[in-house]
Amino acid sequence: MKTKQLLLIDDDIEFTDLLIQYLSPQGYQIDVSHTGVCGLQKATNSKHYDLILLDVMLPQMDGFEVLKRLRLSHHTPVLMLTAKGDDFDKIFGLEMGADDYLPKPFNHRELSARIKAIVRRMDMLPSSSVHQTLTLDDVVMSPSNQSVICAGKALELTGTEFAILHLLMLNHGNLVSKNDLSEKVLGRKLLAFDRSIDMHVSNIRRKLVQHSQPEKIKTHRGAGYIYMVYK
Amino acid sequence: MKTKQLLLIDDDIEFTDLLIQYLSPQGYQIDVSHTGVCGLQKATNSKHYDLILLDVMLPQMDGFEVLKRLRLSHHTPVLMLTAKGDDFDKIFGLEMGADDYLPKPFNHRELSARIKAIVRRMDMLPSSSVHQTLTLDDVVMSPSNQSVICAGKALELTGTEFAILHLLMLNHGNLVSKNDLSEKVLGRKLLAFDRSIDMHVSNIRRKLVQHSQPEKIKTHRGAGYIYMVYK
DNA sequence: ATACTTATGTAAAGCTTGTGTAAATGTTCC
DNA sequence: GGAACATTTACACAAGCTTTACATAAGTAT
Repeated sequence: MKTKQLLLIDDDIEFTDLLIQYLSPQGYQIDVSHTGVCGLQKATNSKHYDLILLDVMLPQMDGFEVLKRLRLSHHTPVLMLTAKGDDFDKIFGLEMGADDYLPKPFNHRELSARIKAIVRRMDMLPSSSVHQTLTLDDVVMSPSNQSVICAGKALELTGTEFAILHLLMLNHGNLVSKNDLSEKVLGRKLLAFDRSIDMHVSNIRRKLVQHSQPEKIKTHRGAGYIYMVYK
Repeated sequence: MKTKQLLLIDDDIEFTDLLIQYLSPQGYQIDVSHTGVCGLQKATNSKHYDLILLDVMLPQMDGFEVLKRLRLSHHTPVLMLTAKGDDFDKIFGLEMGADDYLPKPFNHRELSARIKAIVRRMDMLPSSSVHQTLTLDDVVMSPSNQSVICAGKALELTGTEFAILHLLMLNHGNLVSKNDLSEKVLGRKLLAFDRSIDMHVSNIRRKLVQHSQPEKIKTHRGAGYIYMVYK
């Protein structure tokens, strides 16, 4: 398993140093920010993080605000750490989109176990590899630069086509319902007589078939589509 | 979003009743088991659960053992609940594959928030890919990709055929009435002279028998069908 | 047993509905 | 305004669900 990338956002330097010392030997690569603004920027603008450890009590922009803004664009798992251990804060943090909430002071081994639990769960999801290039048979997909190469030839896909193919490829071998595609790619429920997804799939197929046989996207009537792998 | 299916495993009936009363209005459908053995069986052999709430202190088979055995075949998220709140237990539970661990007594709203956090995370992937497979003798059924493998060969089933076989296999060894099949699969009462179910069963049998003997779907004249298991 | 009745098995025909795709229409962003 | 893309419309087609029809098996009555 690849080294996991963590982002630690906490203004207490003594604490962050301690945590780095404790977690690094366990195989985590850890970046640190000491302010909310800086942490939010790292979380949204730089590389991909597997998990963010977020303190609530931060100067200027507090942890809740960081979480709120992060969730506008990112689904990165967040584990909140804070000295304020009252129930209201816990509930508030979780409701706002945190994955877990651990009050300080905590047992280091419990933190480690909770990090592992979240990372383990994320690894089970196909979307855990959302940012990595994905190769299936003769199709190579690179989310980082929105490019797809099929049998050596680059495909010209639109943004939506790319997103649909991406979701299908992430779930290769598994059925993806048209409703899931609509909700996750187009951001809306699938309405009756809505043919958008069909059209996009049709266009993707046309572009794929130009370079490679056989048909990779299989239809399951009344259910959805499956990206097939033959290896 | 569809109603979430929870499985609550706890021997304290007063507690489970309370929890059901609290969670049901929030849109959860909750099944209960009062023993570890029974809970494990429900979790592995019957329908799909979105989350399992698991007590540690159970007679005969304790929560850790249930979790261990569950994880041999299933990835269903597990939130452990227990009166034993010491760190060692928490860490042990999380290390064994639990997704979260909440010591009793807890604030109901915190439980609710933690359930939501786990469910929210699971919803980020297409709903289909978490479904469990169902294996009986030499037939493997995977709802996630709508495929059935019989004696190593993939079967081409239509959506309705798949739904009927699924219902029969879920209730293997038990009679399923034609009316139940009609209502649950076709969504309508069985009318006089309606032969649809018979036709679908006939088609399923034809496809199954090509690869494996003996007949797996047995008819009970005037009553319904039973999926037979010989092991 | 024998005849009668009723439920089931299944082939084939009929019918409904989802899907593929071209083309027209909207929408968004320079 | 125009380029690029998304969505809707329209229609042909095919998958697959249902009905029909008849043969057969199971149960019931005599």
